[in-house]
Amino acid sequence: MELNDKQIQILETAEKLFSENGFDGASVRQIAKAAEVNIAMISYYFGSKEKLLESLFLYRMSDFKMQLESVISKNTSYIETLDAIIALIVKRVHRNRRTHKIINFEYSNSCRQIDFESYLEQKKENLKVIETFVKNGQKEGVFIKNVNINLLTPTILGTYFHFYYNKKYYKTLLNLEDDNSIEQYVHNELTHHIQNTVKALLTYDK
Amino acid sequence: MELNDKQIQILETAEKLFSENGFDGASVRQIAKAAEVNIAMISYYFGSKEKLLESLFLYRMSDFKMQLESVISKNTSYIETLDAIIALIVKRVHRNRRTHKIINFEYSNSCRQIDFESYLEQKKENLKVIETFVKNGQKEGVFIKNVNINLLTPTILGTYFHFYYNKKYYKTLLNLEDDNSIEQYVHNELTHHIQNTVKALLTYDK
DNA sequence: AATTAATTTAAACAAACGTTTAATTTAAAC
DNA sequence: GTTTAAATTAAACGTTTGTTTAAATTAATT
Repeated sequence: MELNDKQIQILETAEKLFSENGFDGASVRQIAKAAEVNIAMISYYFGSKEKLLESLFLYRMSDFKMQLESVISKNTSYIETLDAIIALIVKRVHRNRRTHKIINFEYSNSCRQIDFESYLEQKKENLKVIETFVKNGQKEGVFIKNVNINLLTPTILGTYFHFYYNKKYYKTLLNLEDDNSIEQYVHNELTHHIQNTVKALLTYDK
Repeated sequence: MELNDKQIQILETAEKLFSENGFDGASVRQIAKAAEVNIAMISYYFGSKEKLLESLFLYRMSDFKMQLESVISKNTSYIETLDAIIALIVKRVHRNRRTHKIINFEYSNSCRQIDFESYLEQKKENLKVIETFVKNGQKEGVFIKNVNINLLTPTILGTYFHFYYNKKYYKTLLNLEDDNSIEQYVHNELTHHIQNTVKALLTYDK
């Protein structure tokens, strides 16, 4: 699917408003006005409000596998590669946080008829890469064996999203005044914390 | 604020529908019908839809501090107490997961005028208890010093909520057919994983 | 039993919702 | 330059939204 400039403009405006106000909270009129297009253009290009959301998923959730494989192929030590994988995941999820928020919310319930295939596909690839990586590390004796690999992703992404969902709270707690210092904190302290967490979990022998 | 049976009935129905369909996705008519009361009763008892939500927060977010202090006062070893604290937090957050979902979503943005004080109060108490507990453990030499205490809660709650938000996905991944086996998994594997994670993080010397 | 207060109801309110229409403007192809 | 296709528009479609009203019913008080 090739998108022209106006379609992209609509998608990115919709992403912002869906994530801020929810799928039901953001109206088609509101999106059209913010994107500076006529209301009818949304039906014209995407068909419906729901299909607009699906187009957003496709727009945001592609090309993840390639990035991951590029990091793995660097062939440094297991610990260094682990750090790099987590830094990549946090960076990507932070960039796409708005779409992830919509998905987190809509996927966890929704009597709606929305196609989440592109998201689930990425989740499976994510898990597969981490699984084979950890199992190789376990064979080499770098990582311990007593760990639930399926729950590593919840720990990595969950930590990030709890921080993001409570940004206002952590802003005052950590004295992060402007948006720039939040960016800094995410890419330094928060990323390091998640790296430490996973490294600890994979090397700690209770 | 004392609530009668009908008010509680409305609150718990609203909790279910808000968490399933979002604050905007769940209509007052839908809530009234599901709670088997007349539409006007909601305005009559709570004033407005937004105030209904605030009443729900108060209804769900009380008496947390007491439970935590009770666990701490047991006075077992640091590791055992840590396990107990995390088991309590997971249990509580799992019981109130629907309200937490609404909060996660609405608090992270909302141009709306909603009062989150009862939630923030609990968050601060949560942090304070964990902070003094960990610092005591550090003084005793049980826990390492190189850890970001502010980010422990994101790791604990975030792991749980990422699992919850992707329940459908983990249901198929982990072969958890019925709701009962999910309950089991949360209180066993998931809780253990979070306990291991925090213990590892607090004792792992990189 | 009479009176006051609290509860419950159906109906109505204006406003906003997602989508469609049919007419008009712009761009592309010949 | 004419014709065909694509893009854009304002207006209207029928529903649904949260809230209010004023009347009717039930419960509590005197």
